[in-house]
Amino acid sequence: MTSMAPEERIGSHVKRAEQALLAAKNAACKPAAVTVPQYAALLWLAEKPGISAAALARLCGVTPPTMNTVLKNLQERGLIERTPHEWHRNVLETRLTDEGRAVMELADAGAVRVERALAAAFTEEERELLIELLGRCAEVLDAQR
Amino acid sequence: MTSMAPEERIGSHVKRAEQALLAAKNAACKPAAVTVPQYAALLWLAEKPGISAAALARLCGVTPPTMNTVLKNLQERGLIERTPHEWHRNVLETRLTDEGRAVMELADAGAVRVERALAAAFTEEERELLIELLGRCAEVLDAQR
DNA sequence: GAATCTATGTTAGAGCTCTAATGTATGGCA
DNA sequence: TGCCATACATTAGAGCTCTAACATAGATTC
Repeated sequence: MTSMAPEERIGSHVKRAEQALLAAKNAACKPAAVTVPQYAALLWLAEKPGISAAALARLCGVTPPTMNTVLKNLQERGLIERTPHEWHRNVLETRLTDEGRAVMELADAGAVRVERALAAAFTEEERELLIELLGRCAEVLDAQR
Repeated sequence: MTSMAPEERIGSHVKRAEQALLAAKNAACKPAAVTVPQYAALLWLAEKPGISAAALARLCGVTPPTMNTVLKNLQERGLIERTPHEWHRNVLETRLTDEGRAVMELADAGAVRVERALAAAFTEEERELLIELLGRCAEVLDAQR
């Protein structure tokens, strides 16, 4: 027998947790009318104003075309603005608008609420252990490729 | 300060592990020329022949329209066949074709290889602990909604 | 100076994902 | 019989995601 039962697959449990996380964050972002990827981009933009789309993509863990899609939607809603870089003409500097910052803060409140509820389910020791084990997952899986 | 550092957010680490998992499984499924969601559907279909699309969606943790999309692509490639149910005319019974089974087995070999490599990174005790902690994540997050 | 490397940005195309809405079929119940 | 609840299937529309390919600009190197 080459196969493996789903419950034995660590991957199933990782996926399940991630799905629940995405659903919870999505609900938390709903009052701000942004998606989770949009919220993630806005959050990083608040911290690093003027960042390039490619660098933002790296921070968010997506590819540049993906970030391009997300930014296009944010720009259409007027939550960000993109202006050519002073020296590197090929680079577009991306910044939050005032409305973008307000929306980000609203979404962040919901997201932090979810994270706090999640953290409350563990002791400090468990929390650190979980993070360590998840880090090892990512490490091993990245090496697999 | 209402915000929270990314490294402190358990969610970031869950997401990162899931991303690495998806990338590794995607690479593992590449020889069989199927996507990870397609592989998941094929795997369940092998275990439950004749299952309805809605039930399959529940097993795979996606919505019926999503499963519809996946099945449509699988059907176009001739990996599955869908026939009307004998009694319940509204239900379509879905089954693997011979080619579908072969493709599933090829993809499964790669997927199991990834899972074994992942499992090898942990002691038996760590593995059980990780699964327990991830289960608690899903539980808490589902309750959040 | 010209070729090359590196980084950014963009487009095209395929596929997955969701919510919302609609249609259809089956079974139970008044 | 007719109404209703449940379940399945599908369509529409929006959005995210990837790979592949191409274009551009700046930096390095010969």
